[in-house]
Amino acid sequence: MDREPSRSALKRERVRDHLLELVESRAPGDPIPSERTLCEQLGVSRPTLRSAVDELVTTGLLIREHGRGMFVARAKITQELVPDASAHRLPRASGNWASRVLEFTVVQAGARVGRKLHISPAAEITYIARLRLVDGEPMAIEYLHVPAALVPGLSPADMESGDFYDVLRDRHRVRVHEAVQSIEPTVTNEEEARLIGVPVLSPALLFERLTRDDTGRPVEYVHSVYRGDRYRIVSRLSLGDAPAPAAPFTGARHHPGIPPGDLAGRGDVGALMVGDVQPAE
Amino acid sequence: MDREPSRSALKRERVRDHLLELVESRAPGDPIPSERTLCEQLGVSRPTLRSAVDELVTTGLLIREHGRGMFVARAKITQELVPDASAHRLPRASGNWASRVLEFTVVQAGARVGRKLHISPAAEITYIARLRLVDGEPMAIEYLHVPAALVPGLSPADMESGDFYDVLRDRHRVRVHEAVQSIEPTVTNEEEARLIGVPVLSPALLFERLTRDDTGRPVEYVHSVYRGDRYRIVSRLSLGDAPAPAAPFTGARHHPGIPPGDLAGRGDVGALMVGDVQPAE
DNA sequence: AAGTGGTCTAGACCACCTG
DNA sequence: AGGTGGTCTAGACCACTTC
Repeated sequence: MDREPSRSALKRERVRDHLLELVESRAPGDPIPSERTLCEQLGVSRPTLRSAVDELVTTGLLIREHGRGMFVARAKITQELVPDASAHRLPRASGNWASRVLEFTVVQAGARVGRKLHISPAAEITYIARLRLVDGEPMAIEYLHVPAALVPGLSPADMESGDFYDVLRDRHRVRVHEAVQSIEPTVTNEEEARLIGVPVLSPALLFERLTRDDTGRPVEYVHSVYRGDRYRIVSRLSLGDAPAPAAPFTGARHHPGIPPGDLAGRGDVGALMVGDVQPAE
Repeated sequence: MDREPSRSALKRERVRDHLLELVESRAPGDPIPSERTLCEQLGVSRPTLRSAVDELVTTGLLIREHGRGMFVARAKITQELVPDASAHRLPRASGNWASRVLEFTVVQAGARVGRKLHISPAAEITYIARLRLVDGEPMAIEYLHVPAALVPGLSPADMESGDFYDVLRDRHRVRVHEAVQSIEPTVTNEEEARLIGVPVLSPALLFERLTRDDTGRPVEYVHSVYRGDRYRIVSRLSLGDAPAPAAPFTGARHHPGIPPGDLAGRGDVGALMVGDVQPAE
């Protein structure tokens, strides 16, 4: 892969390559030498060594534990990919989900959210921040914005048990109908990292979703951050040469922005599924 | 959002917040003071300041230009999200795609790829690395692995023009039928950053795809990295209360790992579309 | 107490860009 | 030439963990 092997003038790269060898020669969970030991062995200062370690921690290959040491990470994410995600195993169970409400307030929508929800910036919305947990472990943070007029009497407890859309339908006579959702890669900031328990600047998925009811009225604007080391999206695409007849957004099928040979946007999507990443061991 | 305002004992956080104010009080493209100036103003050392700047650069809010200075980035990605991705504008054009082949060799499959493609690790595969460009600008790197026996006479030129699946069908009588694709967040490593022209450790999307022909035989294993500052996935979900009848993977509809209230995996996907991110200006 | 990672400093040298 | 970002050093102090 590498060209110009002599290009590694940067000490940081040299140190990183040495660390990679250390990681590969050890089993997951094994400790590696301490920072100061490695500094001496490699003849670099501690900040330089730490900078190289930072990269491997962000990539998910190394784990730091304060006062204990550094260890080879259990799950390799970007490096080896997740093994054996064969089709028949896709719809697998993956733990029990729960929610913990972090914030629950009624505030003015403001410019950005007002525009999203097609309401006045001065209109009141119910703002809810909640932590999503799987088997007690934080998986994501979700920030919901719902026009307050739609959900009178909504309580934090409503957001911790059961399905929010069921609450909308049964208690508030709002029937969700469709949603447009975007997904982008991002990295965690300090707050997100603290809440979902990963290092700062870890890879994560940023979801943004606008949900409408059966009259086309926006009822929910959600913005959520999912940790990247435990979460991924799996989709199955049908590629028959005879194109399936029109479905919503079939225009995407010949989307000019879709590169030839790349399935994204080319085939019809049978299902979009989001689930746990099985550990790589 | 922040609790415990006095918790900011870390100089890095204080500096970052100051930088955020600088960014917000300026227009995209505007310069901000130099590193040394900011050090003096804030009373911190340069490594400390640079560490804070690193975070905003990775987040996509600041841009560094060697020898020139630091500037407010044009597109805010994770911070403000992308405005106005309203439904009717989704299937929009987004430039002309092209490919540049970086590597084209026949090698042994090896353990991992052999397992993916269900062939012997000693079997030969055609390995192709290519850069995908939009309007001449690098957008992604794609690593393809195809059993060499399937594509005799395939040339690099075949991979730079037209649709690979068309080549497979017309020249090699291989008809792709379905694919399973996974998407994960990641960050760029040195090589990826250099090739697609973004800083190291920038957010990116990692695609992995296994494509099968109409006999169920694996014909293509692809692993690609898309830059996160120009690429995102948009999907439209139908949420009718009367569930649509069985589609492939409808099992995902009641996937136990899907959090209540979260659309991911709950609704049926009308289309999965991947396209350019429109600039945020 | 001793070792670990977490943070920060003051200063140095280099490469790049603009006058 | 002078300013900019890019890299690196040697050392310090703190917080945490283990013995």
